[in-house]
Amino acid sequence: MTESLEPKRLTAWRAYIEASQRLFTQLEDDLRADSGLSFADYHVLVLLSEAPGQRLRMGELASRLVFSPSRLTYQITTMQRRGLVAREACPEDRRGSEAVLTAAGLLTLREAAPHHLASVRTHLMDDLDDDEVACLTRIFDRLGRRLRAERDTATHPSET
Amino acid sequence: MTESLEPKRLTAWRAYIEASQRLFTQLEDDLRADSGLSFADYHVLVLLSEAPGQRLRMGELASRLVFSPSRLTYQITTMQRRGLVAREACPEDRRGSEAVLTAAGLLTLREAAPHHLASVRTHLMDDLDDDEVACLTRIFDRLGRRLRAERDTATHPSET
DNA sequence: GGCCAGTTGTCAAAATTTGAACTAGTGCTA
DNA sequence: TAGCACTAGTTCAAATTTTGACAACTGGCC
Repeated sequence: MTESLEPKRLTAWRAYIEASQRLFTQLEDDLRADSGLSFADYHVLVLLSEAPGQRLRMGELASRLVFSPSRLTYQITTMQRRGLVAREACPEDRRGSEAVLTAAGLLTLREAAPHHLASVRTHLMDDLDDDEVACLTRIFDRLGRRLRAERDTATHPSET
Repeated sequence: MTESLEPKRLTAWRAYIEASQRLFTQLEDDLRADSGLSFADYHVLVLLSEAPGQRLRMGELASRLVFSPSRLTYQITTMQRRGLVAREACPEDRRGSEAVLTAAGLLTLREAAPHHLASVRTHLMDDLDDDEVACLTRIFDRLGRRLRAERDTATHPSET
């Protein structure tokens, strides 16, 4: 089963995927337990809190989260029901709508973040030395950039 | 929102989580497209193919996949429906059952693996130099080991 | 030899995700 | 400025996935 990936890289791949999967489940469990938020909920709150006017177009959110349109609609609807975000009509384009962070949403994020980040520390970061942190950043920053680019050209196949 | 994670580590964390999430979606899409398998399907096939007798107890599979028991039951049921695995009663413990890899399952894995590994190469590995591969292995091997241990002590809190 | 605490796995119900319409709006072309 | 092709986002029903209560069984312990 090693036909096309040399052994060292296969080992790296397996270690990475297994540990990541464990890490993500662990972090999501922690997040759920002490804030009642899913990973997606949390991510939406972070994106909105950092956006100008604490609001984002649906499409923008969908592409950042890599969610299908209807999945995003559902996601925002549930968050709206819980009072974390509100929907507002978009002024410039009347087809569109925006998700806006509510005061309650911001508060929820402020309460959740320290726990969540502590969880990231204890499960991952505290165990890494500075070189490893640098290496992690280098690898995944580059990877993220490339994957974003690939996805964009897949959507707009022509812009060469 | 940076209270408890120093900036460099926060950056590393964000790069890692975003890129990983994109990578996993991308790989899963590829896998689905050319083999009709989900990540979980593939992982089950790999685990079974490497197990003695190409069979594993449900509980063992569940803990390796970090799946809840009922989630695993569902997973195996769908794979059984597609003929990839079979269920057999466990001889030693009549509560238990085992998942066994079928010939069709093995064949499916043999066909899927090269494509999947190629996908891992193009989306991730080809872009890493040897140092980065080594670093990835070191970080995630250690992390995986630790998370496995944590989970075990969480289940058996007493073995000190 | 019968009881009990702890496991193992299943099943029905709830939550989530998908995908194909559909509504509404935009902005180009003629 | 009417027509038309395209885009934004939602809706709804069906398919998939996950959860949580439950029934079957084990292995000690009286």
